[in-house]
Parts: sequence; structure tokens; C-alpha cells
Amino acid sequence: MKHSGPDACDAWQLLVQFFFAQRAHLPLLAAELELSPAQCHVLHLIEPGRPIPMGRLAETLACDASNVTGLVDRLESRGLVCRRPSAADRRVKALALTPKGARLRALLLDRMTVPPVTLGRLSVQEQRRLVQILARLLE
Amino acid sequence: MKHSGPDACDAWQLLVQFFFAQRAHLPLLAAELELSPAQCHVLHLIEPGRPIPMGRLAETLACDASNVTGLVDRLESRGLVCRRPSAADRRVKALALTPKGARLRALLLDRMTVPPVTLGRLSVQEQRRLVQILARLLE
DNA sequence: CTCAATAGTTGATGATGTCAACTATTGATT
DNA sequence: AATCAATAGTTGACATCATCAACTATTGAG
Repeated sequence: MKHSGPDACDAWQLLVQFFFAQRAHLPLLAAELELSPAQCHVLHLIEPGRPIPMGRLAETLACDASNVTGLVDRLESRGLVCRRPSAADRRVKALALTPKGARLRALLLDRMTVPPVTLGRLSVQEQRRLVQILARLLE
Repeated sequence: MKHSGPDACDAWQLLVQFFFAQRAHLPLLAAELELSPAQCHVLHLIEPGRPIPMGRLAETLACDASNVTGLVDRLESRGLVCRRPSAADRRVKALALTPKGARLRALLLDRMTVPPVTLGRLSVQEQRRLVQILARLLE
């Protein structure tokens, strides 16, 4: 018994293709801000004013906790994030953006969300449809 | 003169979000096949029966040529790809999949293109629309 | 109070990625 | 034909990414 029809497979295949295409762009974009792709991902996940425990970060990144330690070490040494011991549980350390980190994050999101020219080939109606569909995909 | 309207920006933002969500899945999926994310990308780019020069690979991956050397060294030592000197230009080496490599690649694509459950939430009509839109985005 | 479980760090190791320097080959200019 | 800059790929040095195992500190259940 098949869960997804041929159209779902086609769509997914295209999304995977899109994913690999983007994967190649990220290092260049990151380098311009003197970040690595992994650091971009971390910065992307720490929302301003919403500190996040390191453990949750490891979970979202699907990587080992010790990897997060190193990643954060480097970001912290550049003054982009800071570790704050949690009041509720003294084992956990919450990561917060410094003002400098928040500015860099904003710049990063800004650069990343400049749509490529190909998006301009779609009509406004198609763009809206795409938004609707993707929103349901990600919810 | 405006290049992209607000809808294009929204759409792109969602695609970026999708990208980061997928990025976290890849290492797990790759590990099941005893591959790294980078190796998945390489394998994805070498189509069976269509050898590709190492330089082109570096270009597509947007990374240094020396990086490709190491990447290919490891894949070759596992018998997944082989370097073939080009007849036309003895400087270039074309990468081809071995039968074993082709099988692993097929397995990889198979696993990657299993649509996530969220795609099933879309109607078939929406799926078709998504396919149409993405196809134009990637062409 | 004890003790297993959890959050994070450390150290060892391998993979990824860059850069600079190198070899071999190519192709254009003289 | 001889030269020489440009190109394809490799090598070595080095930083980063990522895993694992072992460790410390803290928590929470019994």
C-alpha cells in the first residue's frame, strides 16, 4: 500500500533538487559574513529575545551535544552569542544573541531571503499559491 | 523598479525554512548508508553512465578543487567511483560510478525521495500545482 | 540519602573545507 | 619549433565540523 501518489513523489523530488542546489549556495553566502554553513544554521535557530537551551539546539540540528559546545564556543568568542545559566535548572545553559549577534543574524536572513531571479518568472498568483502550499508543508 | 514583490519574498522565506529543516535530516539519512552529507551530494551529482570531470564537480559544489580530491579519494577507496583519465585532455579526470556506486546512489535517491507525511496533506491538485511551480523555479 | 538520569564539557579521532605550492598538460604567441 | 601563461588535479598545512567515550555537576525519584 502506497502512502503517496506519483504527484507527491514528483514534488518531493523537485524539492530535494532544490535543496541540493541551495546547499551549494550557502557556503558562499556564509563566507561573505565570515560564517560557516553550520554557524549560519545555529544563528538562524536562535531568535532574538528567545534564548534556547543548548540541548534543544543539538536536537534541532540532529547532532551530538559536544558538537554544539564547539560551535557555540566559536560564536561566543566572536561575541555573537552568550551562554546564560538557567535559573530553573542549573545544568542547562540558554543561548542568547548579543546585540552584535542579532545584527549579524538579521543581515544573514536578509541575504538569504533575497529571492533568486527565477522566482520572478512566476506570476503573483503563482507566488501566492506557492506560499499557501509551502505553509501547509511546514506547519 | 521592483524585482520581487512581497509574495516572492514570502515564498522564498518558506523555501529557506524548508532548506534548513531538510539540512538537519540529511546527516541521519546519510549515516544509514554510511555516507556523509558531502558524499551524498557528490553521489547525487554523478549520474550513472555520465562521467563528470572533477573540476565541474568542484564548480557545482562551489568548493575548492583540493576538497574534491579528498572527497573522491574516500569514495574511490570504498569502490563507489573511479577516476578515468580523459582521452581528449590528459589533465582532466572524469569520475564515473562503479556498479556498486550506482546501486548505492539509487538507494540514496530512493530514500531521499520518500515524501514526508506532510506532503500527503496536500490535495493531488495542489501537489500538481507545486510540481509545475517548482519545475519553473529550477529550470 | 542514594543513585540513575540529564545537560554540558573535554579529549581523541576522522571528515570537511580552505589556501598556497607543486606537477603535468595544454594551447597560444612568438 | 620553443616558450610560457593558463588549466586540472594533487599535496601538505591548518581550521572547522562532527562523532564517540569519559567526565563533572545537577536534578529528581525512591
